[in-house]
Amino acid sequence: MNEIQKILKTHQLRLTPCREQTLDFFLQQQIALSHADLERWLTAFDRVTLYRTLESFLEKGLIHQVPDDSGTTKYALCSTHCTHHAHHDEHVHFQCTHCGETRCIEQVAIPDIQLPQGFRLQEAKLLVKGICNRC
Amino acid sequence: MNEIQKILKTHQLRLTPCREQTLDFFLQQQIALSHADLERWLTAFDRVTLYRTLESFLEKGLIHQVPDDSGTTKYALCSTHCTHHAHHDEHVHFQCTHCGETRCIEQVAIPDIQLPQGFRLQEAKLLVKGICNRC
DNA sequence: CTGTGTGCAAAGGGTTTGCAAGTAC
DNA sequence: GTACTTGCAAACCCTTTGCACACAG
Repeated sequence: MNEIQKILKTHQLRLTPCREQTLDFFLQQQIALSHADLERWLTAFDRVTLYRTLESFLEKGLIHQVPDDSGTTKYALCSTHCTHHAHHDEHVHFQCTHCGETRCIEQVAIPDIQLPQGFRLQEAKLLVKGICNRC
Repeated sequence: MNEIQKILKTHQLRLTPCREQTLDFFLQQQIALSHADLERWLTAFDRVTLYRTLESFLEKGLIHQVPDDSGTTKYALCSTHCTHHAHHDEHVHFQCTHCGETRCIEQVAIPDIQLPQGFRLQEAKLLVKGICNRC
């Protein structure tokens, strides 16, 4: 059983060609991907199957949604030890205005936020736009 | 010329019933609104006209897009002195997980973010989810 | 064998576009 | 009068759903 298959198994996902290739693609790219991105590269599979693959990955805590104001939803791999019940994606997401790529910056945590009286914080998502280190 | 008409004029927008009522609605609500929200309340106007009204408001710096992971885009009034060229929406957006409303919290600025070497920050958007002061 | 995943077709939303008629200035 | 705005219809996405067949465990 290879690395990819191990990851799927760890997340209680059955091994299918679509899932293996999708996960492989995420591992190779290391950037946030939309359904359209997958569709462009994994042409062997049906559009609908890719939607359902993303859905099952999301549900099992393999990927998380990435904020992005392009309109379409993007997804990125969770750090190694995320599960459905304990997500740890409290990091910055950086969207390059030049190349358009969005990636997680795990090293940078979201700073503490002091909300006004009466507000209770549950979750914070931070999207930073700018020029990435490759552009 | 009333207050609403003055604001439209300031932003170089022609005075039309649709624009006046849309702006009025934003002023009354003081929360982020989606196209669907407008459509529900401003029934006198065509769906398409409302899209174009939002588009022109956005272009002229009267409203800004609000991050929101509900899928549909929401908009909120800019602070008084925003223009197309100088946007000042570097504040927190708070989405209540109970009532579902999203509002700008102008008092809370986005904290400084230290990005890794090679990244240049242009803009940051912060979405905070939790329970608002009314729920 | 059983439950899950897949492909296809179709339906369902939200958003955009083209064009003719109407309106602001 | 001229340029912009509106309404209507249709097109165009993206996403979800239903169902029969195929496959993983």
